[in-house]
Amino acid sequence: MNASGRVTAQDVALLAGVSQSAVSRVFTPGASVAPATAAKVRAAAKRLGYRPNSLARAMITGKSRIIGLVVAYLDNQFYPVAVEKLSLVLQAQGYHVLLFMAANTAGEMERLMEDLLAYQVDGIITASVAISNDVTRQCAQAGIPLVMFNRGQPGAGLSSVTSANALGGRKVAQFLLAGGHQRIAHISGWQGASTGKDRARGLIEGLAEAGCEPHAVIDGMYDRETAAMAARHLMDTASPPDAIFVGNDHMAFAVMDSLRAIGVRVPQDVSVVGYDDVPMAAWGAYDLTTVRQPLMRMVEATVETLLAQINDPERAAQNLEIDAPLILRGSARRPEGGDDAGV
Amino acid sequence: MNASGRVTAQDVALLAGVSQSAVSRVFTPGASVAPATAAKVRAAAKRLGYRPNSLARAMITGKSRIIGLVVAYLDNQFYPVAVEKLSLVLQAQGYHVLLFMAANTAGEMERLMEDLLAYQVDGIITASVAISNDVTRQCAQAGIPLVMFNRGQPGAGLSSVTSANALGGRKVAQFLLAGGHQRIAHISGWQGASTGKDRARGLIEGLAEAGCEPHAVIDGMYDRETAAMAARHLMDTASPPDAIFVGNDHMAFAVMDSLRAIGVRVPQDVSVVGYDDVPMAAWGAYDLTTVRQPLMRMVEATVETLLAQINDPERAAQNLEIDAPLILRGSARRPEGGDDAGV
DNA sequence: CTGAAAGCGCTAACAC
DNA sequence: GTGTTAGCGCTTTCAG
Repeated sequence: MNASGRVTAQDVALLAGVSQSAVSRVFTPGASVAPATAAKVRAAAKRLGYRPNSLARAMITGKSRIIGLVVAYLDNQFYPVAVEKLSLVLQAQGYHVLLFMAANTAGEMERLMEDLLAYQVDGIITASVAISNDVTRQCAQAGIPLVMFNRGQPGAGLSSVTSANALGGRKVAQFLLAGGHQRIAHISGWQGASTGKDRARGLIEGLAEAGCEPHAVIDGMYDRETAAMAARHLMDTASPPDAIFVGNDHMAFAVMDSLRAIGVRVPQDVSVVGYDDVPMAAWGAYDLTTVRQPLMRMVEATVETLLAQINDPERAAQNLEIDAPLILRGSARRPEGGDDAGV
Repeated sequence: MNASGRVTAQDVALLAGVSQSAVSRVFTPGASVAPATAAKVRAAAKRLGYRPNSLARAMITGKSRIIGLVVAYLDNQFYPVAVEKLSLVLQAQGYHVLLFMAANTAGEMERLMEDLLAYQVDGIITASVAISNDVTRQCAQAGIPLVMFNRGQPGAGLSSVTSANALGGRKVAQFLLAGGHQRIAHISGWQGASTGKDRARGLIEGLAEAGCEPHAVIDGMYDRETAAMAARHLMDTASPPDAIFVGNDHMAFAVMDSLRAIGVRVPQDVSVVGYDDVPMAAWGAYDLTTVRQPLMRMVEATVETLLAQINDPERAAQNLEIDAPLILRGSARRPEGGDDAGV
């Protein structure tokens, strides 16, 4: 045992009466050791409380088994749950998660890349974070695979996993139209993000197919306060909307709160539809009709894509879109005689 | 540059025409280098895109600057926000967070300790996780400081940071009594956790001081469904409570949902008080009167305690309790003519 | 102030 | 199978 109280393979080797490499082999999955040797070593290791030093191993192998997970904000419930699932799936695969909280700006991301690279992460997952071209270049140069979760970046040459956002928006359009809504407004997700843009585009295209146009489109910036203000603003006109599609659940809750605060009934006066289907959407207070992002499938696809790229650096980037069903609840009037199940 | 495309200090040294140790010194905060040398080295480093390898540095120094953060579940909003703040504060101090999601069981924690130790973390923060004696022994043996966030463990000899839970419960008792409530029930936090026990004890003691007893106490297990069932159960008797103190906000939301679902009005028929003051408590749909855990102060205290222990291994464990004010909102009837502000 | 040399704890050839 | 040997990329004495 060295000065710091840490037990080394050497200590175990001494006690077990074998070489230090023998000890290493016992703790290296695919190595060949005589059962008897392994037993001796394990016994000695147990007695000493030995544990291989992952950092030392990482230096040699060039694989740290650490994944950098970069997240912007955790107040939208979708992300904590995503972080939880991503961690769990990664842990199950023997990886570990180095967590980075980032402001959603290119400069901040830049700064984080320094640390990410310094810790020799095997791969990076970004959740709802903007990636500058500089960053992608740095990653490519360092040969570190990166997958964007819930954010696309057309033309960046980076892998991404999202739900089928445009299609989701289209489903909402069709559903609201079928429900007899005439004035469908959209408080959109941030138009600087692919998710916000795609959902808005889907809605608009869906309406257009029926010869309609959105009653109004306001950028809610994925921010509660902005969305609430937008809702008040929409209702404060001569012809208020009879339905509002909100760019994500997080904002939809704020919209419902602010509608109720001014005496507007949901869904009798205005139907509200969200996007994400976070757990809270099912709670009694909101009972929100929303487009479900299939979290586990997205998480699994993200991890799969990342690990595939780690194991085969030549692998091309891929952009996956996962189908997102509409979940019918009580916040939006449904088509008469319509199906009760999700679309 | 070695085969893997990684740039080493050696490469920089060559290009700068200095020794490798000179390069090291340039990137080691407290080392003495001639300005001219430093300039040459930095230029070369920049040109090559060099970044010191934290893992190699960690091996030498015995300090990884990694903190293991162990969290149980992220569905109670209190924890994601805590994780966010903890990460931010730790990042600001030059530390990095290795995130572990754990089932809240001793066995699981055991398994995680393996990984924690293997990665040579400098310290550990657990958020609402039960720690077995085995684990504390392992930590002590490995000399790794550990601070429990939002969980106490009397007699474990471990540091912890919590809010003043018992006092919080007492405040609720006094507030509800002052509001004229006669039958005060408690759907408690999990009685296997210090937080749940202390808040319940505080309430009961607070009532006792006024010569009262709780109308009923049911363990809500920090679980939405359990809490909702408890609420329905409480109301389904000849003399239902006129106030319910719920062990945390997460359960309180479920309680309010289930009360409303059976036509019970909050606060006209029953007052509801929570604990935590998660962001959602302020949202219109719940407008929950609750005891605020001062998150930032708890986070800062946690990080401070941990870093103090890292820097001075001899330092004794400390158990901090941070005062938690009662925040008055609309879910509970207030004392007549009472103060509008928090207590 | 700077370079040479000795490792941190481990894995990966390489002989035996 | 197993021990020996050579490093992974870096920090840190130790001379100069």
